Amino acid sequence: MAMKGIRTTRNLDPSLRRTILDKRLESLYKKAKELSILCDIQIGIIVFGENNVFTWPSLPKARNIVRGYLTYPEGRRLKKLELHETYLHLAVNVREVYINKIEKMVEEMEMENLFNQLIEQEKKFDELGVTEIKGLLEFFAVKRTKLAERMKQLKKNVENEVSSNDNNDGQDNGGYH
Amino acid sequence: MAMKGIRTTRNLDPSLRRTILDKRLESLYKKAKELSILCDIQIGIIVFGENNVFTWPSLPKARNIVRGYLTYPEGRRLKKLELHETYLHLAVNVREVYINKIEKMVEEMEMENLFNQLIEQEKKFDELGVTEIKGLLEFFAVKRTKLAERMKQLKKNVENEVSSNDNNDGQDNGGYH
DNA sequence: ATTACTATAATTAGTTC
DNA sequence: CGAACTAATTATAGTAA
Repeated sequence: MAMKGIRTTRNLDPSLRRTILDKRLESLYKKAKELSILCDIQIGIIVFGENNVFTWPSLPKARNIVRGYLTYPEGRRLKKLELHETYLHLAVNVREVYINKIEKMVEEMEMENLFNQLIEQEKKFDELGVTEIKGLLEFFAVKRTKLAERMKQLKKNVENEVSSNDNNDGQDNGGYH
Repeated sequence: MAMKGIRTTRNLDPSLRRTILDKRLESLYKKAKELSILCDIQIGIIVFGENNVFTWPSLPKARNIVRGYLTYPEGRRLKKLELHETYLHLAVNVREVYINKIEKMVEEMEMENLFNQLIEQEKKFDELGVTEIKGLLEFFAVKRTKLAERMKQLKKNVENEVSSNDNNDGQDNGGYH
């Protein structure tokens, strides 16, 4: 294809750039919607721009998409036992940071509520303000670093649980659904 | 506007539908890429179709997008104290579901690792298989229901912490950064 | 700043090879 | 199958109101 007719960034003043962006974005949404109807698929488009645009035209259908995928439980037990053992063998004292964790948890809860609104109540992304968008992005990004702390937290509790029932290793229970 | 020339689902056999989808999707990606260069923005496109396509052409730049937003720490403390108090006043016994929580946590950890790869190592979404895509979608969706449980979990620990220092309510410490 | 128009350019469904 | 072609449709930058 080789992008023959692409008009790269020229002498675009912000006003003209904004005009072009609006017109082309409208066309892009139109094409996406058209294609989603024609081929019976779901298409979402996200735009991060100078004005913090964040658009997902087909979001109202996102709930159904996600829930549809949730009906397929396959392929989620790859490294379960391995990680399980790693978890149980950790021995790090994290008691002194409980309060700090709660502070962060509460922050996260705000974004969780927002995400919940988006999924459950079909709130439009277009209705979100810049602050909410930033928070939501962080909500997703911060997941990368939070789980390790939480596993340390849970680990200590499990060790207590195990020590009070030390004839039970607590690993091969059938409680997994 | 009114979608004048839209070609809605006609007598499309799956083969033709697939052909049309490929051609149009290629055009859609091309337009999105062109526009992202022209207007200096980031555009992501997600397609959920019969073959579980999941494409985000501009993902390699997603890392920079997310991190850029993370430099703006404003507007994340809206309901903090309110939720904090709610948290501290919960009194639910969740000791008996620790092991079950760990099972779920480990599952989540797999998706966390995958998400980590995507963000940190710029793994292409195009390289993901269907199983990984499903898992990743669940990873996002499942956040809606997991935090409540975790807060109960943490709450109990905090209560222990507070009861050992009952002249300190543990709420207005300055440990928040 | 938006709207309408338009000449030019790009997309695309159908078709052929 | 896929790849090249093409007539008809659609997108779009510029322009003007």
